[in-house]
Amino acid sequence: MGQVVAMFPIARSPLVAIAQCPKFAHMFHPPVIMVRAADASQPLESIHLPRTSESETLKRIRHTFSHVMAMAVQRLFPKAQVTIGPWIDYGFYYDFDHPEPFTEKDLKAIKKEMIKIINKGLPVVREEVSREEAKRRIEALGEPYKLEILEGLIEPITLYHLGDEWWDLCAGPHVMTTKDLHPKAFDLESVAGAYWRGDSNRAQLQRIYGTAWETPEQLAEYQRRREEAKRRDHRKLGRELDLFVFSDEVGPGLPLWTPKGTILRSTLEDYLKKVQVQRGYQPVVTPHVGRVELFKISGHWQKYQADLFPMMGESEDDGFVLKAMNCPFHVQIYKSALRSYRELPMRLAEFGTVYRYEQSGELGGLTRVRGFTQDDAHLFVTPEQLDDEFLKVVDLIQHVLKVLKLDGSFRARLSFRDPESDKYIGSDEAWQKAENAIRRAVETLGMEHFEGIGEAAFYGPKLDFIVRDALEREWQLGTVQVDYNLPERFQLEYVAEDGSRQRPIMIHRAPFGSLERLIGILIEQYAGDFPIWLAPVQIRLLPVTSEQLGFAEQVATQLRSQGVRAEVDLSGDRLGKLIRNAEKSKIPVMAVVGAKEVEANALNIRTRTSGEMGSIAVDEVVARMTAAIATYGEFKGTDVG
RNA sequence: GCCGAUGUGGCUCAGUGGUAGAGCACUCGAUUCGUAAUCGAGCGGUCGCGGGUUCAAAUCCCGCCAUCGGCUCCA
Repeated sequence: MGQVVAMFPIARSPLVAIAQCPKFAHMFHPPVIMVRAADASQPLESIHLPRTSESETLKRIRHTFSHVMAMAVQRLFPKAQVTIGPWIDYGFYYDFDHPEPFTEKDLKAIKKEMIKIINKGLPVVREEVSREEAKRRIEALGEPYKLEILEGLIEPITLYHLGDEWWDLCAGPHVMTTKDLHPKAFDLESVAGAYWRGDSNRAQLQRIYGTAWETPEQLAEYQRRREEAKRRDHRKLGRELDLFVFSDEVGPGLPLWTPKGTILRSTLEDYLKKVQVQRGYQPVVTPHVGRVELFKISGHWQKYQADLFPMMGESEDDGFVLKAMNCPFHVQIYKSALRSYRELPMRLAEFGTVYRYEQSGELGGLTRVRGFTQDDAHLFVTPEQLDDEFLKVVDLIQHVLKVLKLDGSFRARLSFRDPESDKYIGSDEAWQKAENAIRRAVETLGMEHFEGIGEAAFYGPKLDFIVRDALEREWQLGTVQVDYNLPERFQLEYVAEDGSRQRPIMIHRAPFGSLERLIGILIEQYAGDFPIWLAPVQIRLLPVTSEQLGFAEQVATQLRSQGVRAEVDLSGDRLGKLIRNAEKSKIPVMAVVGAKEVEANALNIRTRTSGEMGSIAVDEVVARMTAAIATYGEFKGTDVG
């Protein structure tokens, strides 16, 4: 970053002289850092689509596009007030205050107007002004939002002009002229509501999203990948592969798990339960409902009452609520006896289903639901054990992510409290200790991470594991939280070696986070092609004619007896159709059974990953299937005849 | 919760004021077939729900519900 690379023209223009116009040279912003334009001749698959942060050129291009869009909007809609318009990962947006909603048609007109502006080749000129001068000019325009922006700016205050017609308060940088923007390498994507300053108490503006690239080829590839991403959307695949459904009759955000989806769920659960037993966790089970009082002590009631399903009962004193978290229940198990330091660390684990009345606008597929299952555990530890236990939890999460092949696609976030906010409980000292513990762990592991200020839970800081879905939206999966506050609130104790009563520290942790969300993400990561150990149907037997049905049933029974999820296609269709259906259902292993196979007590194997593998003895297939399942691997083997 | 768009058989979609359509799926029949769709017939929808306008509403208007794209929120 920051280094000036080979001077190749951006976009179409041949060589653009940096200071084209000596007269205004001093007003031009720093030279555009030019990079090699993408080679149109290279195959689409290899076209790299950089995020804005990767490319100085794209920063300028996308940012200037947002200005050009704002100018176009104000030309077409004089009532529109402009606010802010930054670049984003793959494009830009601009927020407008406008009395009428922008429509699809408006977007087309705006795009046309933008092309006009680009083709005019307006110079982009930077001007430094005093605060007073900026204020004077904004007032002349009558743009109250700009005035508010100005108040927050630090010197020097700079304006960017597009020709002599339009300007915006902006720190830049930009390209030098609108000719540096390619009129066929951008598109306007959508219009959406967005609150001014991100504050839901303030005006709601209209945000227009656009995408912009150096070349039309990149734009085409970007759009192609968006389409591809839609094909792997878990909501679409969930229906196609018959994994889960939603029902208006049951209610929004309440998934119903079909038999195939339930296999996914329970396989994941069984896997994690096994790993947790190996690591000294003790399974517990707690009810779905509990007294309001419990949540008052924890602080959740005061904090999240509006997000709980309504209370059952006459008053808060004898009322019950559906649980929205498991911690207060696990705490009660801890409290059910006087604990000795010898019992610690105590690791109580439960696949606990919780219910949260999420805002209606938040619901979507499996990533945000109102009823979901946490792979929750609470660890009660002494201060001396804290660091070690935290590291062990992180190791567990990393192990799990690796088996699920999600390692390499997550980002680790240190989620700390916002010192400006008063939504947290507990002493500064407790918070400091907890934050330090998390920092120590991340340092010890040398884990790459970023910090999220204001992302902490109200009772403690977190280390979160964040992944992207097919459409590049980020979701929190796993989490580890250090908590000094709930032990205090619930008056937890243990008897120390010296006989004194001490307070344990709690670690809240969930490697999957929510089973529902994890499965949604996995569907998209795998595009529905689950590894064999997770696949709802692991092998389907395809009889060439009805003559082979009996043999196929017999082999399926043998496979099932060894724990393999096998089924026989009974449809009576021709082989081509059977293959097609199995492929569409993304069944990892297909076994063609014809007269030759019955004769040889063999199966003709075809896998989704390797295609036809030839005829393999039945016993051998059973062995390879069970091996693939046991090792979380694939169906392996050399082709046999 | 807010802004906007969308809602037609199980699925994907056509139909914009005048008697609800197609493909796939499903059922039945014929075909016994070797690596991504055999042929034919049949079944299936109070057009999201509730009001209104009209001689007449899937189609126009209003309200609600749900979904989608964002914003806000996310223990």
